[in-house]
Amino acid sequence: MKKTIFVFSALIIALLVLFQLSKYAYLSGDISIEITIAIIAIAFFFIGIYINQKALRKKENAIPPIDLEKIEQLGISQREYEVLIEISKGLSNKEIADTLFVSESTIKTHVSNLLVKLDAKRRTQAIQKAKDLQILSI
Amino acid sequence: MKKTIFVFSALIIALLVLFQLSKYAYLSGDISIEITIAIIAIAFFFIGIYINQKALRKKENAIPPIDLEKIEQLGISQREYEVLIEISKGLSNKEIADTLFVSESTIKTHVSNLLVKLDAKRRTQAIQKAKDLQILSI
DNA sequence: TCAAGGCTCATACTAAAGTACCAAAATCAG
DNA sequence: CTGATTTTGGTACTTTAGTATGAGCCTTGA
Repeated sequence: MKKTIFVFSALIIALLVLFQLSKYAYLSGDISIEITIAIIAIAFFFIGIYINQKALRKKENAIPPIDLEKIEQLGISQREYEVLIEISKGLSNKEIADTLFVSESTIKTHVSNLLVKLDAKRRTQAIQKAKDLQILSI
Repeated sequence: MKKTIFVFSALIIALLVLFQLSKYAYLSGDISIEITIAIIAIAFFFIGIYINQKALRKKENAIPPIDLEKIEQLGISQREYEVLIEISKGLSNKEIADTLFVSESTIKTHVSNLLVKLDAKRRTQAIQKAKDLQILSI
């Protein structure tokens, strides 16, 4: 919101400056009014593009909105979520156990709980559901 | 490319129209030059935003570029690719067999071949690799 | 302090997944 | 037509995955 105010202030100032410049240029007879107007038009055309570009860039950066609330709603714990991430990377239970420094039994327990909470029959289905629920970055 | 030419033609015409209008308005003394310039500036500001908006909309629509060439390069056959898609949906071999109307043995063969071609040890890893290779819509 | 939930681990199974090898149709390009 | 793939399917095994159950340890809120 602050930036919006700033941008509009800058625009107004630019406009005022242009007024003075154009008036001076026109009155002094250096350039014709057509050229003055053309320059202003082109300038503001590109200013519009620039502003829009910046605004859209923010939206694009907001691509991965992981739904933390949904994770809570499903009752998925911190550790279970870590396991879920490793599953989505394509790791086996043994490999996950090694990366998280626990036994394979532990991972099996977590996976089993995850499948119940995500209402999935297999880990592949869990991946799909998790992505649909936006608790995994696509 | 055609649209680009059209858009620029329209812009030039708009500019010319504005010239005449502004000249007339100014010379007839109806409105001051400041207001004329301000209107032009604002108009072109929004034109810039509009043009940019349209250009970016096209890019966004180009999100899912499945790399058909890569599928060929990897030697993945039509049927194998169908199986890959079903795998990514989270289906079991038996379920895939049912949806494709073949036996589970056939699916196992396809999966085994896929794992070799995708250089994966598990189906979950195959999903990941396939998405990285852009042969599956994220 | 005490119950509750989360994390850990184990055992014992059952069920899928995956490998290896083989082989018969079907399809397709030369 | 013929050789090369592709698709299909089977058998026999090994390896992961997943379930069920029980239990000890830790942290935390009431």
